[in-house]
Amino acid sequence: MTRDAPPEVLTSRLGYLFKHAHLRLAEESARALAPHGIDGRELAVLAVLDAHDELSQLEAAGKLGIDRTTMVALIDTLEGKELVERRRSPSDRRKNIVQLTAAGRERLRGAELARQEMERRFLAPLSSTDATRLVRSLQALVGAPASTGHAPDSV
Amino acid sequence: MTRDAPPEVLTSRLGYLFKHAHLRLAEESARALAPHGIDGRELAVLAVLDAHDELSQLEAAGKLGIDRTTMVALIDTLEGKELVERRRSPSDRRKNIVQLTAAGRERLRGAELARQEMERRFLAPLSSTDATRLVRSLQALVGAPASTGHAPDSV
DNA sequence: TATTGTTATACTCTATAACTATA
DNA sequence: TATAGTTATAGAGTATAACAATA
Repeated sequence: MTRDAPPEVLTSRLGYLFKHAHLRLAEESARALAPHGIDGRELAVLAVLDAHDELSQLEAAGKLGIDRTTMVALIDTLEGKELVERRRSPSDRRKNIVQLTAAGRERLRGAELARQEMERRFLAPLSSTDATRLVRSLQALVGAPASTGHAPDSV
Repeated sequence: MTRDAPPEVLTSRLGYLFKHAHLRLAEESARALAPHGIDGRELAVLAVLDAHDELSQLEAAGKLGIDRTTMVALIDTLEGKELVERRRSPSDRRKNIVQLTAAGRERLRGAELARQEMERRFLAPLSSTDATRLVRSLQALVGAPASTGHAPDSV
């Protein structure tokens, strides 16, 4: 795909800017996480599982905003890498409680450092105050909970 | 897909923020453009064709950053709506020059107003200075040409 | 009867390869 | 031999439907 410099008629559009910011970050993210053997979505799953104990597949999917059918394949992959374990909930045997293994916690730690370093590099073209303002503005636009408060999890 | 409030471990991630900002904007964009009978990408094509005269399909695709095979279907759709016309270039009969019809120019005008109004509403949670800073920061991150200058088109 | 996990299927979007006509 | 347009095909990603086990 031969790509010109984008014309101003595109770079003034919010849709173009969000899409390409996301694309560029996805590239950097893939590069940064490749040595750790996971992708960005798998890292998000590990982070959510680490932050909340005793989550079932469905509860974790709810927090991540992904479908339960998608979650099955994701957990299959992570279990294959021995980063998470499924076990039946004793109180409700329909549920699979998903937990990090020791290796999963260690992998999470290393990959999180790589992600933070990648984001720092990605935002390097901005002053640190502009970078902070960007993140705050994005959080306001996607309706994220206020960063000073605690996340109002509904589980 | 049952969606919880996103946990803080996600809303602090740049990847999550870009993706969901894009998703939310895409929803609003679809809603705003539906009455005009085109989607956001079709609008972008019309805008590029309007801004540059005598573009071939491949040249337009280059400016939009999309594949020439994707461009074929896009132009098919727009031609079916009688918003653009293909005509053979006299100087190189391999090329299709794509041009807006009178109806295409009119549709573009109305849809552009709808898009601008939609973006204004989308950014309403931010102060106007924060909104301006957000756009400037995104342009800096995406490597857009400086907004004060002219677009360095390579065609 | 409803819910959780699972599998199979369909659908969208995009990328790749190959064909044609022109150069 | 290379390029522009086109078509067909294949792949990733996601959504939908249906099924088994459990509540």
